[in-house]
Amino acid sequence: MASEVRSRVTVIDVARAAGVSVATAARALGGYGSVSQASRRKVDEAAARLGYTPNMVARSMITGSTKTIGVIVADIENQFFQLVLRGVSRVLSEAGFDLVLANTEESIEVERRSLRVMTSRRVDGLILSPTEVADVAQIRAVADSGIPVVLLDRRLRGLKVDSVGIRNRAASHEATTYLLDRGHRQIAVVTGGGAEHAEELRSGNVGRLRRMSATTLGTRTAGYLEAIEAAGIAHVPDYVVANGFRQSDARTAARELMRLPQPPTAIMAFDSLLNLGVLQGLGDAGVRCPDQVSLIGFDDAPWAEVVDPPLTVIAQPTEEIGALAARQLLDRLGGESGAPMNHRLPVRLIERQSVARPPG
Amino acid sequence: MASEVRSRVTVIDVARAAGVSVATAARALGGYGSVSQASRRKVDEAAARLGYTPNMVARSMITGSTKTIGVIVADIENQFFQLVLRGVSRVLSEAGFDLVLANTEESIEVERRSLRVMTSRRVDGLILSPTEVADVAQIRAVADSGIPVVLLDRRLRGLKVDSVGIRNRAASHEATTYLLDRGHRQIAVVTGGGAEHAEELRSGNVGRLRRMSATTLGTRTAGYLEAIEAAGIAHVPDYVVANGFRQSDARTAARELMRLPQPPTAIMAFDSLLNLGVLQGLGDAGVRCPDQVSLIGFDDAPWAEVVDPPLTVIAQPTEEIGALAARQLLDRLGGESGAPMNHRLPVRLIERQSVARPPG
DNA sequence: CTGTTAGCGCGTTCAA
DNA sequence: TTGAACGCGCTAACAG
Repeated sequence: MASEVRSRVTVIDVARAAGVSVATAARALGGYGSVSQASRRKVDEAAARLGYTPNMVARSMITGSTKTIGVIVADIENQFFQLVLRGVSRVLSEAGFDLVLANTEESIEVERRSLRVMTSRRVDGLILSPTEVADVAQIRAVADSGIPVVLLDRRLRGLKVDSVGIRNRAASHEATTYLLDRGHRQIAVVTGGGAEHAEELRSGNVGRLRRMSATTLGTRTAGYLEAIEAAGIAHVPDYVVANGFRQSDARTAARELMRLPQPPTAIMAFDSLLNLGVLQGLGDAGVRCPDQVSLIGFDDAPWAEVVDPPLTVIAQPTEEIGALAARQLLDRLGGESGAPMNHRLPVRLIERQSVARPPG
Repeated sequence: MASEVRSRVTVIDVARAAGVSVATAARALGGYGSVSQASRRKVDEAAARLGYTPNMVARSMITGSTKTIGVIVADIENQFFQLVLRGVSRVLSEAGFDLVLANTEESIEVERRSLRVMTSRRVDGLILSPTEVADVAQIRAVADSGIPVVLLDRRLRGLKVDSVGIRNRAASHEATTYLLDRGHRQIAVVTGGGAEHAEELRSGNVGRLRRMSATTLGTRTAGYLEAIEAAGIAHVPDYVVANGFRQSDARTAARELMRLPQPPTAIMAFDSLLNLGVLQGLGDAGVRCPDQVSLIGFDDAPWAEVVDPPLTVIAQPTEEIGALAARQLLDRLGGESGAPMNHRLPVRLIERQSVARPPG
């Protein structure tokens, strides 16, 4: 039978029990100012006896710092964000910060709400992977209010804040070139974007793509386009799929690609869940990978080596992205005040067995 | 050039600008008490004009509630916890609570620290997946101090708090029986436990296993033992591996199992990363699954269907576990005061192709 | 419906 | 080195 101690013990209680003033007790407990050995001992003893726990809420109230960082991710279920989160969590906790987590599930409404929540919670800083249609003005308002913001994975046009990610255009260019070098001429991409981006993505207009607010999708698709055009291949709108970011969406996408009059001989997918979906879709369609169709995907995963066939991927240094974002944020909190940094970390193309020369 | 608005606007400012008292402004802004239409409009207008954001810290200070729930997981990188987190996050955010996350990486020290942090942050409730060697007294102290605690996945002997998970012993019993039914007599388990549990786990002493503080490992191993003993099979200590929970540990484990004078014909692994590791280890050892060795694992994963061979697994309703834990916590916060609930959710054995009859 | 006032728990003056 | 007193921004209690 637990006797619920609803009224918690305060510095005042400890002070009284130790026979010193509140100020002295607070100094001993909070580890600031100067306290004599004797007082410190009395206070510590009393605190232990009464079961005192400092009240961060009250402390934040007066110091103005909550020692928390807000982290807003687009989708916890995405491998990429899980690893990012791990990196973030590791460096923040080492620095004595805690982490308030929000998951937007790619909804702009939830993102707006989360941003408000983080502000009212007075987080000291914010790490954010904005949805594709982020409310730039709102984010800018947060940053302008003095809360350092670091963008994850995606950059936002017109928003001058730090960001950490990869060189998306170069990465997809590299992947596409890899396929071209092996003789592929019909290359499709499964972008994961939603219907609202389909038209833009399929337009084949590089300039427009690079101006999309959704920089990850836009720039990756741009890199792909530039590569095939440099190889003298015409853009086929049907080869650019934007029907959703779930595994099942990619699965459907792959099946439909294979039903095209002129099906692709290679497919590129933009994240690890999509890779998986495409692989399944190919299976459904009864086509063998890589004999009939090659596949290259973004993001390495623990299972990428074990699937059939083992997947050739563009690996992002995911955990490091998170760690770097956190470090960048801590730097800003430490007073660093230069121009916004856009950290672009290197990717690595890992060759396994999902890419072969096209049949025939 | 952002003009950093370091001094934020307060209720007082809004009140002044709206020409009403602080109380009225606070009532309008906080949405409590009663305010006339006219005042409300004036206040809202002033708040918008000044860019007022409520200060949750101050609010918590006086209401005594932070509207946050602490979530302490053993390992973010584990599939299981990611999905749990998603479930938790979904129901909490619907209820207007936010989530302070801590990742212990299976370290008891970090767990202790996290617990202190959560208390001093005055979280309204706590969802915790304790490490294998949890400090029960400390957790009890938290619960006794009036913060509802819900245990995830694992139960702790002697700790009377709510918990949500599966019937671990029954689940591994079921999996083992499934293997026995197909004719296997040499069945190994890769538990994921560390060296500190190896002796206990390998002891073959069911009573002792069920008394382990690490109930997940202990009870799962107990279920396995009971099943093989019921089938008249003697316990082989070498068939119980506890060399770590990383993918590479499982990989090593599988390789070593296959080097045994009498290698197993079937292996059971206790989580999805271990499944993967075992599969790789079998590949390293040059043995084909399921022709030469069968594999059954805990936890379904998006990729389980796509690996070679597709994995037969015991699937936990992971996201639902998280959701239920959150709901249980909200119930307690709502005043529910019955005896501790031990929710055990049903598992599902998903047959795919990694189990076959033993060779010969 | 509105305003006044006290105080949540702690860090921070300032004087002793 | 110590103590008394103020105030962070807000809500609750009470009077009007």
